[in-house]
Amino acid sequence: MKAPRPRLRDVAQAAQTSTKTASRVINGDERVSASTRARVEQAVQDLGYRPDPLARSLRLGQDETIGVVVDEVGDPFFASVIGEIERMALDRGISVIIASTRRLAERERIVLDGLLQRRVAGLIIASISDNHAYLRTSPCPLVFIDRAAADLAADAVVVDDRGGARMAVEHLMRHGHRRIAYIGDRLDTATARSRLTGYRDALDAAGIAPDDALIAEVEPAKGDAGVAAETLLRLQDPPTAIFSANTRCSLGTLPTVHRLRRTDIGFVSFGDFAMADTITPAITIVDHSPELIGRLAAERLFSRLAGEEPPVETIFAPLRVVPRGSGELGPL
Amino acid sequence: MKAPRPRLRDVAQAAQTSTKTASRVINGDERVSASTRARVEQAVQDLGYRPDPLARSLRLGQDETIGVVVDEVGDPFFASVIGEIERMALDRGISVIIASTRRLAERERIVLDGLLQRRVAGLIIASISDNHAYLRTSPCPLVFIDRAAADLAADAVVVDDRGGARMAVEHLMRHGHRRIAYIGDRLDTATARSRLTGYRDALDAAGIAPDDALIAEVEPAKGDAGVAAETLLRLQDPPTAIFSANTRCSLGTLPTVHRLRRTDIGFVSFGDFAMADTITPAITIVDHSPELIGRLAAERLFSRLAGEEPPVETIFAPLRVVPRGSGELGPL
DNA sequence: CTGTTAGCGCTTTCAA
DNA sequence: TTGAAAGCGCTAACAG
Repeated sequence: MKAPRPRLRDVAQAAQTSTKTASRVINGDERVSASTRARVEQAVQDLGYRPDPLARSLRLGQDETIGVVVDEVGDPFFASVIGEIERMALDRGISVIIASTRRLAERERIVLDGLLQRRVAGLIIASISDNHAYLRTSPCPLVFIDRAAADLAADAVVVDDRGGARMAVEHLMRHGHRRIAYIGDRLDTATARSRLTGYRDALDAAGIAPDDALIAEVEPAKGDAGVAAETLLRLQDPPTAIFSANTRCSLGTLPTVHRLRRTDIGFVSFGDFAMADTITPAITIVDHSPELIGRLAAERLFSRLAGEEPPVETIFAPLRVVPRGSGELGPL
Repeated sequence: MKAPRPRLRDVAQAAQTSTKTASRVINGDERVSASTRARVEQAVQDLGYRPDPLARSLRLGQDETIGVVVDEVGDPFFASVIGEIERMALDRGISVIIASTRRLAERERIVLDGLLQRRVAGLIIASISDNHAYLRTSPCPLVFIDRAAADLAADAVVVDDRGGARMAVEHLMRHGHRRIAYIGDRLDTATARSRLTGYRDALDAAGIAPDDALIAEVEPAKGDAGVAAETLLRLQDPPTAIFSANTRCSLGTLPTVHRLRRTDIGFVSFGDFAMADTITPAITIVDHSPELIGRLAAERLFSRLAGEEPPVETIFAPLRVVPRGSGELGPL
């Protein structure tokens, strides 16, 4: 009793025309007479015809799907980025396949390979790897986010990591801090390296000698950030302020800061997070706007998918310090 | 100069056999002679052949992809659920397409339709709609999460919303509260209704007459929760405690509670969130474990995809109160 | 403006 | 055990 889904052929038959003409109508080809068009449209209605995206993709050699590859879907920053991309994609009837690298270059490779194999129409990538040779001949447009690809001429939407970190640290210095700790990711990404460089820039400019004891490179996924914070705060000559180079580090560090009742310390986070404005003191951040990054990346990708060919570009999303309290505390 | 990707035919040719035999080898069919198999495998190696998933799906009438439909990807609860599902899927070489309903039944319909059209192998759905008639003849297995489908015999992974809400409110009562406010979603989902019912259950059992002035049904996406909290706290006869029926409501309510300096109030949140343990007082929650829900849902779906046919079941993920401070404050 | 034919890359009869 | 041919549903050529 169950009717099989109608095929284009059925529509054509019902409309007394050929499949190709029916196809034309469905794809909005102008060169069809009004009457034929009407008949086909009627048939589509009557039969409840819906084109099969799989067949279409196979024929076209390309899927109406984009891939988004990030560190981890559960990461609040990437969750927001993805949310925005998905929102924009859905409005265009494009599906989004997501995949996480878990910050493993090897896994990134596998995931991208699979996506390419599927012939996704485009890819938005927060790459953890520094070797993109296999993407050089990518059959689809690529937009990198958060981290530009150093070895590939591809669009990217990033922030000025170095400048932002410097802003953060200078903000703390402006409030009297001179002994400022750095907690950030291991230096296996350019992003992490740039932020550390920005930190050093700020110290340099102020004529402060950097102290390696104040620099913690951690694996935030493992909860190392909290441990690092405790170590820092228990130093003989502890910092009066902490600059946390990303959201995950902030999320790891703050529970420790609070547990040790050291909320008197200066604190600036590169990247916002839920409740940052509600905890006491509220956390001063360098605003990162994941939604904006998602939107810029998606716009760029869609414009390429639409056939536009703007020059390859690295777009810098704006960055600003949002003072909320923790960054304005003076030393002692 | 660019070599087109090798097709099955090329492999067959190189192995001096037919496409069908090559196909058999690739799909692990036993009925191939060892020597032929070896030749084919060699050819696959040499050519770097990778089967085209699109063509495969078209032929098989099914895609090695599952769809996950949630309210909003950026919602921390769903972000974690998705993260876990994606993790499990990737281990099996299955892709995950995600889509948000933004809590719009109409949009849910469109999104599911698109996914079905794509012939996804299975679907995990946090449904906002209460009409699933069009899914009754779904060609693929369905697992509902967070909210079971009342009008459909399908697997579901949920929590005991009613019991959990009751637990939360009773926890507050155990600490002396009798005037307890409820802030939750509009009652357009069974989940919201059950949680409100659980709230009423607890009051009933304690012989407390419910006061409608203490019940706020809000649209958390719109920031209504904060407004509702302010209204509640400014009542003539204000509540001494608030039960927030979900994470989004908590995230909306707490900034207001803090802004009004009413952190003396009792507070329990249905659902955990970042920093809940760090703000002062730390927030007592009913733990919800999104990862577990994601895992259970994915396991169930994959077992059906593997051809197992366990009886349709609604699985209840465990729930427990995690006391952290805010729920243990007494009145006044 | 329209239709026929071929074929995307794969798997599946069914016969050898 | 193997292979030829058909076809999943669609669209691009190209002729009419």
